[in-house]
Amino acid sequence: MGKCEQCIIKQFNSLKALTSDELVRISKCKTSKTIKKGEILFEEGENINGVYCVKDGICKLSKLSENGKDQIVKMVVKGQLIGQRSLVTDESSNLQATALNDMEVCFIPKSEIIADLQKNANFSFEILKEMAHDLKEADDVIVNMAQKSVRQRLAETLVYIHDSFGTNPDGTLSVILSREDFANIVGTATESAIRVLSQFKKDGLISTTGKYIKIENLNGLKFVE
Amino acid sequence: MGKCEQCIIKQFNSLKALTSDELVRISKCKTSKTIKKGEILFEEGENINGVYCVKDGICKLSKLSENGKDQIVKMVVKGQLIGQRSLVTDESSNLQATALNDMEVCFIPKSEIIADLQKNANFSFEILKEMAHDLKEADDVIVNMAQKSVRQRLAETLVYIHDSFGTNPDGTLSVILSREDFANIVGTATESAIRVLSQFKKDGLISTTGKYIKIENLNGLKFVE
DNA sequence: ATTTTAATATGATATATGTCATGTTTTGCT
DNA sequence: AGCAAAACATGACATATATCATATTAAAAT
Repeated sequence: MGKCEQCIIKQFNSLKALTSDELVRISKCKTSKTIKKGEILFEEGENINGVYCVKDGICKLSKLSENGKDQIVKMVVKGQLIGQRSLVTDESSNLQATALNDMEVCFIPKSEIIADLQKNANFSFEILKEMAHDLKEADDVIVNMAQKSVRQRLAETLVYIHDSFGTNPDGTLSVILSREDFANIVGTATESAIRVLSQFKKDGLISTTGKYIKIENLNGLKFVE
Repeated sequence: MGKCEQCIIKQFNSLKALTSDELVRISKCKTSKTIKKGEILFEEGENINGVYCVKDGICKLSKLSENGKDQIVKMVVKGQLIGQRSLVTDESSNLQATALNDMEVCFIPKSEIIADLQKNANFSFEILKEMAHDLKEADDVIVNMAQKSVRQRLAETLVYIHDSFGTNPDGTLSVILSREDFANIVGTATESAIRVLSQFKKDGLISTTGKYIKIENLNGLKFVE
């Protein structure tokens, strides 16, 4: 099992603000976990009581709606933390985390890290910054959901995935999602997501090979009406 | 001008975690402001560089969409803080704040309070808690926007206003909104909001006298299909 | 008090999206 | 490799919501 103080992943999240001493201590109590594609890291309503540091892979954070659909609220990739909220409340999780591909994560129990939040102002400031950023992103999602068409939202989702999570050497999006996942990000019926993607294909905005999607006209997607 | 150390409003927000010394210092540099109904506290893109403590009144936080509509993302009432995000980033505001009725606010400059965020762990923990709460609420809004009908969202908005902001002695909702505001909360056309409210009236779920709305059947609204 | 302006209301119609049905392709399994 | 189960695709139709037009009422201005 790797040591936190030597782990480069922490450079991408708030844990970089911890001192070497703090890292050594955390390293001793952290647990590593492998989650296979499709498996659930934690469920809605579960008490997670700690943070997960994503060493590899991607997962979706979703919330079950009353109509039975599983709305995807956020996607988390390598380098990011999950569960910061659990550090400051005793409430159970409002979201479910599901692996979109094979993942490697480290779990740091709340009991071990909560003291650092009190002692290390740099650390809590970093967490604060991350939350502020998430909050701004959430505001943007709300506006998009409220004011844009399914077509526009889906186009933006493709652009977002392209810009945030990158592409494979052949230019296909590195994050592979089912049409149902796309529908659950955009907040539409699976059939509608399928139809819109087909239309994008006909319009030459994207091309597909199986589940692989390649953006052929990034600028076109950005200006979809 | 009142003194922060004696102000009871702070009990309702993170400022309660400041020490008396810190409050005395902040009291000296804070400025009080009166904002009339309809006036703008700050605009999208403005550098606010501080937090507003709402002593009285209510305001809406909104974001302009590309289609020209002004999506309301959150409402803030007496007791709450606005602009916590500005404490942790140098970015300009992503939202506009507009008074829904006459307001009294105190402005505390970032330069004065930023040091307390470093020194007083209780204070930064409180801010962290508030942000975590806002984040959870934002997640819920996203799911509602994505998965519920205009009718359901409008019903929930009425219940939310009732439960969170209360009623006047005669039972009418204490927050007065135009139909356009309702439309901009729910993310729909003004005409649609008007139609749905008219239908609620016909169904006996609400009654109206001018702009005053009274909820006649709270439980009915909660289970609108 | 009267005029002007803004807000509310409602009808008619267009359009986007949801739903249900059915067929095809891909994926996973033994 | 062959079969079963998902995932994807597409048509037909239903429905919610947007848009445009036009009254009506309430609020603001002179």
